[in-house]
Formats: sequence, C-alpha cells, structure tokens
Amino acid sequence: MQYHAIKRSKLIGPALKTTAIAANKREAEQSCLALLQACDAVPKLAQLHGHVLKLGLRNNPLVLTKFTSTASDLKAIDYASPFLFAPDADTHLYDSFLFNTIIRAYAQTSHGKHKALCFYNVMLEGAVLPNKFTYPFVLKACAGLGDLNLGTSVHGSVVKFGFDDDVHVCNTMVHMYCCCSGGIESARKVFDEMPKLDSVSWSAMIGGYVRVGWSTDAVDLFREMQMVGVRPDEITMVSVLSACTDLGALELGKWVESYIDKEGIQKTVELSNALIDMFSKCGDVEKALKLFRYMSGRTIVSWTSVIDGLAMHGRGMEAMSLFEEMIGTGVAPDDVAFIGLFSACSHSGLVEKGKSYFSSMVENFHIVPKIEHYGCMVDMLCRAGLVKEALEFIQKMPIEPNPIVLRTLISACRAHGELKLGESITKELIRNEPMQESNYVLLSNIYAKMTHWEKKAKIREVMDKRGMKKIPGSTMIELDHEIYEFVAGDKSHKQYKQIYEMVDEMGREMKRAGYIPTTSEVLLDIDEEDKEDALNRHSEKLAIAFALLNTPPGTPIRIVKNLRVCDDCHSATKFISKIYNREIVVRDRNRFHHFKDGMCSCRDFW
DNA sequence: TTAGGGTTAG
Repeated sequence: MQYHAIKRSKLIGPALKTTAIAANKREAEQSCLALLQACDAVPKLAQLHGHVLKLGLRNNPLVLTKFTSTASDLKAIDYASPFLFAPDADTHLYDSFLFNTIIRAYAQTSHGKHKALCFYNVMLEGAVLPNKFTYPFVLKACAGLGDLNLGTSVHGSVVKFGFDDDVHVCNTMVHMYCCCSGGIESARKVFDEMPKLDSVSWSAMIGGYVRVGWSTDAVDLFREMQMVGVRPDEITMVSVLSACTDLGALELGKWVESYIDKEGIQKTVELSNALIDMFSKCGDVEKALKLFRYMSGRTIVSWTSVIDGLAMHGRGMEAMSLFEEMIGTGVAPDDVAFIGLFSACSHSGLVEKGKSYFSSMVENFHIVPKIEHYGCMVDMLCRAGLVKEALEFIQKMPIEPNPIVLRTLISACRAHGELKLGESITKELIRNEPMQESNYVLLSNIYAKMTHWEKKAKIREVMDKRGMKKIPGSTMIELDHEIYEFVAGDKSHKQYKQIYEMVDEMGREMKRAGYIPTTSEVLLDIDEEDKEDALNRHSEKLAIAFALLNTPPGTPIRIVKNLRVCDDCHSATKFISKIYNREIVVRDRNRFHHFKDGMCSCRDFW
C-alpha cells in the first residue's frame, strides 16, 4: 500500500529509502515501478537509475520497460539508451514493446532519426519480431530523414512481415514516401494499391502533393476524394487550403471556406491558421485580418501568418504594430516571427527599424540569429540600394554566408550597377557550386547588363554543355474556378491569337501613354525591336491580356508569377492599370504588388 | 501497453 502513497507524494528521496530496505526482489521491483510511475523529471530518473543497479534490477524486463517509457515521456531517451544496451545487459529479454518505445522516442526527436533506425536493426538482429506498431515509428524516422533508399528497404520489410495490409502502416508509408525526395510516385503507387482508403490516406496523399508543389494534383485528388464519398476532416482541409495558397487561387480558397462551413468541419486553430495564410497569400489580406481578429486561441503561427501577409503586401508599419501587439498579449516571438517582421521592414524600406529589431531579437529575446535572419538583413540593405553596406554586413557575420545570401547580394549588384563586384562574387560562387544553374543565370544577366555579349554567350555554352536550363517564368490566373498557366511566348491556349492581338494593342496604348520598354531586361543578343517583342511575350503580359479579354471592364485582375516579376513587366503593369482602369494584383515569388491608377503599392521596393 | 495525415519562414 505504501506504493500508492509514493505515487501521490512524488517524493522520490524518502521513497528510495523505503525501496532500499525492501525485503525481497519482488517488493523492490514493485517499489521501483511505482517510483518510475511517479517520476516527473530527468534528475529524479538519474537517481532512480542508480537504485535500479543497486537493487540488482539491471535485467528486470518490467523495470526496464517502465524506465524506458518514463525516459521517453521525459524526452530523455539519450540518457536511458546506454543503460539499456550496456555490455552486461541481457538484451535477449527485450521484447517488441520495449523496442517500440525506444524507436518511438528516437523517431520523435529531431536528432535521433538515425538512432531509431539503429535500434530497429538491433531489434531485427536480436530476433525480436517487429509488430504492426513498430512500423509507423520506423517509417516516421525514415520520413524525417527523407532517405528514399532507406524508406524503400523498410517498405520491403513491411511486405516481408505481412503488414502491408494494415491501413495505419500503409498510411504512414504514403507519408514517408511523400517526405523523401523523388518518392512521390512510390507514394502514389502504395496509395493506389491500398485495399481501403480512409480520410487519413487521402490527407497523406493530398498533403504529399502539396509538399512537392504539385498543387493542382492535390486539388484534383481532393475532388476525387469527394467523388468516392470519403468525408474529409479538418486535416484534409488544411492541405487543400495549402494547395490554394500555393496556386494563389482565391476563388477556390473561398469555395473551400464555404465548404468547411457547410460540412460543419471543425475549425481548429490549425485550420483557422491555414485559412488566414490562404487569404493573405491569395491577396485578400483584409479578410485574413478579419478572421484573425475573430479567432480564439491564436498561436504564434496565427500571428506570424498575418504579420507575414501584411509584409508581403508592403504594409510594413501595420506588420510592426501587430508584432508589438503580439508581445503585448504575452506571446513571445520565435525565430520565424522575426523573419516575418524583417521581411515587413525589408519590403517597406524600413531599414533603421529592421536594424533595431535585429538587435532586440538577440538582446531581449535571446534568439541566436540563423542564416535566414542574416539573409533578411542583407535583403533589406540590398532593396534599399545599400549594396556596400550589405557587403560589409556579410563580411562581419559570425557564420559563413550561404549561396542564397550571396545571390541576394549579386542581384542587388546587378540592379544597382555594381557590376564588377557582382561579377567577381558570382565567379567565386560558381567555383563553389558548379552545378547550380541559377549562378550561371546571374552571371549571364550581369554580362547582359554590361553588354558583354560574347562572355554571355560563353556562359550559355557552358550551361548547354552541362545540361542546365533556366527555370521558365510562368504566370497563373484563375477564371471561373479553372486555373490557366502561361509561359513566355505561350501559344498553347486556344485563344492565343486574340491574346497576342491584345498584347500588341496594349503595347501601342502604353507607348502612347509614355511607356519605355526596359530592354536591358532581355537576355538575348538581338536588336532593340526584337527585344521589345520578347518583352511583350512575357508570361505576365499574356496573362493580363487574357484577363482583359475575358473579365468584365472595371473588375480587378489577380495573377500569380512563379518568379520575381521583371522590371519591365512591373513598369508596364503600372501603365496597364491606368489605361484600362483595372486594379491588378500580382503575387510574385516574394510579395504582392497592387497596381492602381498607374502606381504600385510596393513603391518600387521589391 | 504501444499506431497514421495538417499550419508560419527559408
């Protein structure tokens, strides 16, 4: 009976004395189990460890199992595993449950995925049979590592041991393949071969498509799910909303919101966060703010999503005041929230504010800046045209700049005429990263601006020789719940003749209004007239022409560009907004541009 | 006595 008292009091010290004088092994074992049940901190576990050894319970399976699960609950598995696998341990006593506990504990940690798999191997070598609970943990570890070969071999074992008909195991397998680079096809194969699919299976596959950026496939699969009559839940809807966010499909997103309401799907905090993120990234930041204001139980993710949304729309001052409000309500900013805040400063030209927040992050919030934070600062300085200061900042950073940071600096060099500097940094970058195509594109762009056509042509040769290609720019537009995608010079659309006539008309009208084509944007060595022609075939202009043809006069036009919008399209869109009296909302890779009456909300910071 | 899918940034 004294053990119940131990459980209640949680006083390990006095209880240990009782245990030490236990009359026999059975009593000692019971006492230890009760103590472990009561243990709620790692130091106490350390104390108990000593007593387990002292009492000769070193190889007692019950005690070991309890010890392991306690360590797992206390996230102290690193402390427990040497004890379990010490040279004098009787590992032949260990059963599946014990191994599952260890594997689960390691699979849950960020650093222990490899160890989880090591223990899985120890399990197999020790002839302990894995059971249906083992594989979800093992597959989770594989998913975390993103190692396709490893995942494929575990898949083999799943089949060998006959767990490939278990829906839990198969769902985790779909998820695992989705997390491995190049595994999406295998995920789909597992998914297609499953005897029965539940909402988790569909969510895993839809989420997987979103993860790899196949958002239209994700939406199609969601439609298929509805057709076969599996009821989606709030988790499914989070993934579907992510797909809308990725596509910039506001109309579809709105439909998803009404579907959630109509079906009575529970609006969890995570689902509300996904809705906020969708609205702010699809251009309706007001709606995002409204949802944010009405939601209960906001988390740091809710705040960050809405701050980020404001940042993308160039509403830096509002983003800052929301950040202050967040701190005021007692939510501590994390490293991600600071990235949103810095991007707000960056996109609104608030350099001094950004610098002071950077100091505050380190001094007041004790967040160690990561490369992403340094990257934001470099971006901020570069956008403001302070290229030299950005260079000095990089030289003073305590960590090595990564290629992303260097590419930011190089783009700024090109934009602000520091061509020699840009050239030398890019050459250095190419030496370190010879197979990264974007480095060659940068150098090629710099040579184009320097009008060094021969050097530029040479770069193209090298790229062709190594089989590298430039990522084609594309622009998406949503019309009547359909998504249309245009690439430069696209002729695949059935209206293409009308679209090109419209583009030509737009060009004539713009010139009349004073537009001068930014021909230095064109990366080909061709004469000026052809350059203008190439600019007019940019995917942004095709999508805008398509919208002008197919939407009523005066209605807003929303387009989504996969890369950063080019200087010429930016300038042209200002003219188009005025000439055709249209509000044009462009989402590019970095941010939103609201064009109205010949002006852009970004005030040319982008 | 143990199991599966989801949200912010880069």
